[in-house]
Amino acid sequence: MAGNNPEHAAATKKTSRSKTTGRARLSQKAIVNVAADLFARNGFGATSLDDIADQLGATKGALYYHIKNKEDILRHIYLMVLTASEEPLAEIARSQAAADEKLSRAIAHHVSVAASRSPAMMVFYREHPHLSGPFAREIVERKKTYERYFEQIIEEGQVAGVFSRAIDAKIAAFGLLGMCNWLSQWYQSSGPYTHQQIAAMFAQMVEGGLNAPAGVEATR
Amino acid sequence: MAGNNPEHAAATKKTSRSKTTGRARLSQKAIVNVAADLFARNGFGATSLDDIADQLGATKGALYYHIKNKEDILRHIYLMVLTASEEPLAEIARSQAAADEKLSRAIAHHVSVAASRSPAMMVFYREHPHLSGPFAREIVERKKTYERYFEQIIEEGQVAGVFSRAIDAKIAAFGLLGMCNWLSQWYQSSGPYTHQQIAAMFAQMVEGGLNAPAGVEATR
DNA sequence: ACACAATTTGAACAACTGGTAGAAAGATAC
DNA sequence: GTATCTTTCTACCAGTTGTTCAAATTGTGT
Repeated sequence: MAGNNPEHAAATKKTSRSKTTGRARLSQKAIVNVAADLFARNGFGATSLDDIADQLGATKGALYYHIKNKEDILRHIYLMVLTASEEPLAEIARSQAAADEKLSRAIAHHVSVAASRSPAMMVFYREHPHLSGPFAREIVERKKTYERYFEQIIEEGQVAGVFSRAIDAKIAAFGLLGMCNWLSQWYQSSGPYTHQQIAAMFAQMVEGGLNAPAGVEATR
Repeated sequence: MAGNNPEHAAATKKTSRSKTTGRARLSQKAIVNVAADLFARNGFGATSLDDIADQLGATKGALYYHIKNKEDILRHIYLMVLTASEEPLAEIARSQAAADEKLSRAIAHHVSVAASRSPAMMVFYREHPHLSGPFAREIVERKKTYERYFEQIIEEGQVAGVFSRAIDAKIAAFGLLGMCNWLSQWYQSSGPYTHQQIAAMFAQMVEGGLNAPAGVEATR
């Protein structure tokens, strides 16, 4: 950022190197984790390599021994999210459980990833325009595949008569995914509910709905 | 961005001024709209004033006749979203309808804003770290107030016995809002459903749930 | 002690950033 | 045509950006 603006405060920058002692202990993983945090907080474009290096108590130049360039860091964040997400969901989809059971498990899985990898998740759904080349296309494809699993589980339930046909499966899947992905905007592990509890509520909400069971009246 | 990177392509920059003829016809509104688009696509930090000016077929200097500075543009985007959102929702909450009816209407309203102001909406939920000073705090407060309306409608329904008490109202509200806000990530007005239809599906999904009505079996 | 590889530094770089000043152009009314 | 006001352009500033690289430092095995 720049110029001679007196009230710059804005994006929490310039926190002065906080790592306490001596030399930095750099590693690709450490860089990617710190970067995910900063990218989530300030955005990819507004985060400089100096910011990342500072946060690690190192210098900009040192980063280049571990990573190819800035975009390379982003790529690693995307891979991190995908490797944590893909296989478990594929296995749930492959399993023999009933559709509603599958959906509950898929929600629990997705919520758990969103909760535990919250900054990386935020970056994942935000910064794809900063990926280029074939990798960008690959990510789009894998994301679509991932989302299609949810759609398929719902369709499966509709065919089996477990789920109503009144709602388009694709729209339902997008709605559900939005519900879960939004977690990274507000979830804090210090909050009143664990991510398992939240997942259970989401599942109940999407499957059973908010409406009170028929025939039951208010108690006052 | 910078250096001497041969494969820069990334974030769709450098589109060379596209506006065809003669002088630009600038206005605050035009600037804000174009900026919302670019901020949504590439992020606030990665969008330069030159980018905005180019897209308008004007030069950076001209922008400063209409706006105070870059952050000022962001502020206008936030105000745009809030003025379109707040009052209609407040009126729905104030109305005498039953809670489930209120909720449906609130969803329809929110979805409609998310669909029609999609880029601004994306910016709204993404770039708050780039707001500074008292305005930043004001926005946080107004956003919270807005979200609390949803929570209150759900609580109201729980008290009236229309909604089940099994799900925490705050979690339900966050889930619902995530569902709607996520629209800006995938909705295209050219798609198979209007935003009204999507809102109706979302309402049915959240209130009635996906589960098929009891006693009804699959038709095959 | 020595050699050799793995890391980190710190400076240099060219391009780009947000922001400013003043000249120039366009429009409008007389 | 002149005078006035609005709008846009050009040129520039000082600071920041991502990236490279030779030199210095550290770590490890012998």
